[in-house]
Amino acid sequence: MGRSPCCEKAHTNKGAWTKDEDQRLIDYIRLHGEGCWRTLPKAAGLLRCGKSCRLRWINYLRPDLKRGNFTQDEDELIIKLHSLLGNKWSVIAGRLPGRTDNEIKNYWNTHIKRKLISRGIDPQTHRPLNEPTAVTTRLPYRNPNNSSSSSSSVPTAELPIPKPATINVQSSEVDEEGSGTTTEMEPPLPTAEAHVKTELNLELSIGLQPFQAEATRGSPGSSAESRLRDRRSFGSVCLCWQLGSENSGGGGECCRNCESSYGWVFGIRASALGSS
DNA sequence: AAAGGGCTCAACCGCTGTCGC
DNA sequence: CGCGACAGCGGTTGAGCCCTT
Repeated sequence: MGRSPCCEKAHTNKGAWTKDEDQRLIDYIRLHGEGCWRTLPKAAGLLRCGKSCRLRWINYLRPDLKRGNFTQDEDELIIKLHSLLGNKWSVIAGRLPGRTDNEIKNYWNTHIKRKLISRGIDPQTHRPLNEPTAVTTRLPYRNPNNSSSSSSSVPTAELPIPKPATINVQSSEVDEEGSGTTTEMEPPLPTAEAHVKTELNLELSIGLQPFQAEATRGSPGSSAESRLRDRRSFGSVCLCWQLGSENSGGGGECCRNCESSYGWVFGIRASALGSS
């Protein structure tokens, strides 16, 4: 099953990288930039598969990597993000500058899992270990275009309703990355730099909703990176965050995805717990 | 000092989604 | 529309390090 190997295995090195290989890769990327990983090994004079080069660069050689021990803040942030996103290591890594998905994944498996278990928390569900297994419940579908949810013809998802996750975010500071073209779609997840100011009760309301699957496809000038961003934000799952105070009924705005009419998205509602 | 068991983390593997032809 | 190429993701593996006996 699966795809054929991405490169000629017989003529590629495997295992640990040598200093010489590292230097060749660094030199090449400094000169030509990232991308085109398939042809890179040959062009850089490396007997490695492109995937291996990409991984080595992303996880180890990139100049902006932080490395070193995780701080207590990073620990807590990873736990919170995992409770919201699950094993979406690349998304979690995107919120921790200088950390890679692989690093976070390893750290989760070796440290945080144990830490949570010692606290009596199930690392997968983020619920108390002695709590009975999650009950499967039908979630109501909230159609923004149709206030009568019961009359919706859209099927509801059968998903376990997670206990509302509590997350600390700084409401006044927005992630710099969110200022680009994806501002509207990127959920305002907390960053490592964000200071704790507001305790939010994230009420996850997950419902199947339509979305425009072809929204960004083939848009002129879309780079591979922007396509990836598009995929994350416009893809099969839309994390539509509605942040507001409990007093105001958490009445935020729906994102464009939730208002469009093809495909399915998930919406996440969040309300503040009366910050002071 | 040596053995061996546990732990860590870099690297690999299999798979998916998207794009271009 | 189908297919192959490609980038990227998450799960798994295993070499090497560390700690305990």
